Amino acid sequence: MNTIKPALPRGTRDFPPDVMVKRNFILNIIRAAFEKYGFLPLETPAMENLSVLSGKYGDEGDQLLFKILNSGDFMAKVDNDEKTFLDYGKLTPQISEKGLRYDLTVPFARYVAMNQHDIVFPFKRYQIQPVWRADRPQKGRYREFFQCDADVIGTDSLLCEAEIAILVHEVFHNLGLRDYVLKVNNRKILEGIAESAGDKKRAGEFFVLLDKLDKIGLHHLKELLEENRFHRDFIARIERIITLTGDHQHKLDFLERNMSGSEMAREGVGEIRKFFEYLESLEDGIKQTELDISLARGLSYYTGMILEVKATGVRIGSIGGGGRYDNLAGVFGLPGMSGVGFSFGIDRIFDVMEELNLFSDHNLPATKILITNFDPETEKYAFQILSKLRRADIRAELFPDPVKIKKQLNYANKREIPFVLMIGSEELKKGVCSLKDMNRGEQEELTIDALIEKMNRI
RNA sequence: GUGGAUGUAGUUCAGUAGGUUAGAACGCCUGAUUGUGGUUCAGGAGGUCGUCGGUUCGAGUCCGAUCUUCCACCCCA
Repeated sequence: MNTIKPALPRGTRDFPPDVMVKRNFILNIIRAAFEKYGFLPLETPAMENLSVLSGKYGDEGDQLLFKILNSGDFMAKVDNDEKTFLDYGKLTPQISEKGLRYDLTVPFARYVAMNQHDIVFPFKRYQIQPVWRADRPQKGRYREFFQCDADVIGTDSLLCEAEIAILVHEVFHNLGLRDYVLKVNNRKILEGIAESAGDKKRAGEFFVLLDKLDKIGLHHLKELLEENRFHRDFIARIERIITLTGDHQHKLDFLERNMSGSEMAREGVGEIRKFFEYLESLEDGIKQTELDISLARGLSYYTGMILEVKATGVRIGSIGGGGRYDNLAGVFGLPGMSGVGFSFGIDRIFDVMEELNLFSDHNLPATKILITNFDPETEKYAFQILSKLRRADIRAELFPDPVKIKKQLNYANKREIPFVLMIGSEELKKGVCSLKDMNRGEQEELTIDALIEKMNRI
């Protein structure tokens, strides 16, 4: 038989024990925060019908969907004509009807639409599951990664946005990750700007370009806008707005004075005002939260407030983001259901924390005591002691094979097990056990009860 | 999807202008120590040089394709 070279599909990873300990640390903090804020757990299948996924993420998104080949004789029903075989677009729907989920929000919308009569609204759910994108991997960019989503659907109250902002701060505080900024903006302002410039239809295109400001700088952004045939007046207007400095009050005042012509923009300004009012009503509420009028976010379904967390001082994309979408479940036959949500990117949070060395003391779950295995005669006695230790809630294990003691002690060393219990024929005869302290190198003879008492004391 | 870089023992890396049996460190295994580890000493195992093909008397080294990882673009968590 040929051996197969073990390998992973591109962009996917194993998570070894030491990594899992750290990932679980992050996950537990996020999950605890979600539950504290009243979100309920939900899971959906890894795969969805392509009809659910397609067309929700733009043309780019459709390309990045992993499609699942129909099972069985997938060629049986394919049109028997050459055009079908040569055209990817024609062939694909005939051989694939399912795909791996691309995010958690669309499956959530599907779930809400399907179960609308049983759900109590407003519905707050959290969901922590992997998603898949057929992207080209880089650092901080994987083809399989986890999203940790929390969404509220069935209310348009800005309290939800404010709560999300507070939740975000709580999570990063608990993680010990301080170098970040929560940027917020409102799509209505951006649309108002586009509208007032007479380019309302091109708003989406404008968002995508504007989102690059961070990366390419103002100068290149202006060039790009020009190349894309946006009016010179429009560009000048944009420049004035996105180069505004000062706090959110200052920026909002400016917008209000200059955007009064646009009902849309005024609404957006009002929403941001209210959002900040909520935060300001709390002590320390607006720390690390800033209004960034150039924040656009790519996803096409956002309609109101948008939020994004950027790690500062580490070269990596955003580590979380979200926003309000007015009509997400509409395509599934449930119109007028407004929702707002946020997603933590745990894989990137992990990378950032690793890079900033914030995982100093996260040890593997440690066994406290290892019982050596001398020979088949003492094995049963050892097995009974093992059971007693565990009944006393002491983390213990018995070495499964009667190999050399040197080897067993070595195992304890490598696993960083602090105590080893020697149980050989002498101990068996006396009905005791010898406890070795691996750090001090000392050894003492104890009764089982004395051992349990000692272990519980340590 | 487009362009660029990369790939040698388990790991990190050497490998000189194509030229015998591809090296080091760490790790691993065995022994010194047949019921006592972490140190030390002695010995040992482990490589189809990412994969496939080509040039050559001869390829780890040159060429092509392909895959992985990384970087830029696109997009995004």
